[in-house]
Amino acid sequence: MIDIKYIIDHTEEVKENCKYRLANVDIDLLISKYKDKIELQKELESLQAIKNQKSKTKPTPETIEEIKDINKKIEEINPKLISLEMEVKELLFKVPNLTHKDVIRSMNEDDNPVLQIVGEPTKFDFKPKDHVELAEQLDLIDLERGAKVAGNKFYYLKNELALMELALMQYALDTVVKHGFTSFITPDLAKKDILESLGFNPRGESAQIYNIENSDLSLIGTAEITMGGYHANEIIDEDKLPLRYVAFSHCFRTEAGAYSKFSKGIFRVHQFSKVEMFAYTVPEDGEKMHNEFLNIEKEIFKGLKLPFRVIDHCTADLGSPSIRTFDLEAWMPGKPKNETEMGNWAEVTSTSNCTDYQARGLNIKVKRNSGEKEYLYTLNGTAISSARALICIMENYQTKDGTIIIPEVLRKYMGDREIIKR
RNA sequence: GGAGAGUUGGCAGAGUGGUUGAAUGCGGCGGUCUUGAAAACCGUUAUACCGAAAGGUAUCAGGGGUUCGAAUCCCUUACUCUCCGCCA
Repeated sequence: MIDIKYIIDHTEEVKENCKYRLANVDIDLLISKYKDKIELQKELESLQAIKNQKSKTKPTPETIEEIKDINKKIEEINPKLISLEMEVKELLFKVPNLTHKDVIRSMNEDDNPVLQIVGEPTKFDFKPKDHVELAEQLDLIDLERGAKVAGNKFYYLKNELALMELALMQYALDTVVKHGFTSFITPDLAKKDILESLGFNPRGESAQIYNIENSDLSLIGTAEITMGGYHANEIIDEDKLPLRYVAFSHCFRTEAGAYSKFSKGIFRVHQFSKVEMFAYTVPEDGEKMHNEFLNIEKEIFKGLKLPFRVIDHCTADLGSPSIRTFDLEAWMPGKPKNETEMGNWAEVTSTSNCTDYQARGLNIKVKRNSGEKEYLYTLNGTAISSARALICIMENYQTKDGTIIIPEVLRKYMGDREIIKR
């Protein structure tokens, strides 16, 4: 969340920002509710002050009656205050983070600028297949039985593809750890209030999150949740920052909606594996870390020798906690570009600078060497995400005779296999 | 899953109904002493919110209750520990 005081002092700026980020929040209502809350709180506190004063020592029967009267008033005010607090919190959670100055202000999600293209779309001297067809011929994915056992959009990986998923995870983990990150395997579930503090709304209308019945737990959609929650309610010495973490987890997303030809096979699924980078920094180092994340993501995809481009989310396409988000979009020869043409760029990684938005919710501060405390910055970025990376490899590395070459960097994790064939 | 014990300030650890936001020790910070350091001694040392300030309110794991008054009594949830059971 952002600072309510900032909203009060910069109301117009915040409203403008909400508009470009397509966030539908009534800022005026938020401010007036907040002011009501403060007034009520003052009223309550002054009653409590009187009460505390009167009951400091053994009271006379008359004072006991007076205190009982005060208690009645307190009991009238209290529920009102609680409901106001909840309304304020609810509205505040809806206010997106501010926006980085270099981000394109646009209300159209398709206005994401392309910053860089690395490599070029793979060319074939035959008609390339999509990953669904390749998987079928090579017996690598079982979608039907995934659906039978767990439902639509679940899948079994088989044979070399099962090995390749783990190889990708290890490759990404190894690469990131070389940059001095601490490695983690995190819980795949997290408590509701952790999700909320990070800007995810587990029970909201557009929630992409599985909730566990009869508990306050949800399946995580990303290890960003567990790594952000890791230091919740902590104060971290300035000297210990930045903290660079890299975490393996499974990710679960409800992904409501039907398949289309644009999201075939395992492109959009309910469960996948991911290696995620997460950092805590002092505010002045946030942007530097964001670039570091982006560079590592590029390094990983360059290592896999996959063509990709870098895009910069415009305001309309920015997630609520982020001030700026870069995506890597890799080339997928089997992904339709439009009704007739094949081959398209598709999102494979995403890295965001969330400034103090998540830290405020999670109550994580940095203690400066001067003794001052302030909210620190959090950043996250995908190192590798299983399903999409697998699609990319299958489709880009396919050969004329229907086999798939295994990327060199993965071979050592796959028993030195070089090719997938039947 | 069963039985029991616990959760207090940065840490350790007192405190079982009334100036206790909380003794004491350690640690931290400032000072005295010293050429410097150590030791010793003196002082200081939680957080959030409201307020211009004085000050006020809340917080002794979370929530609820009893009471004029709760760190202290009751209920409940979470977590930790011990023993038993089960298990990869």
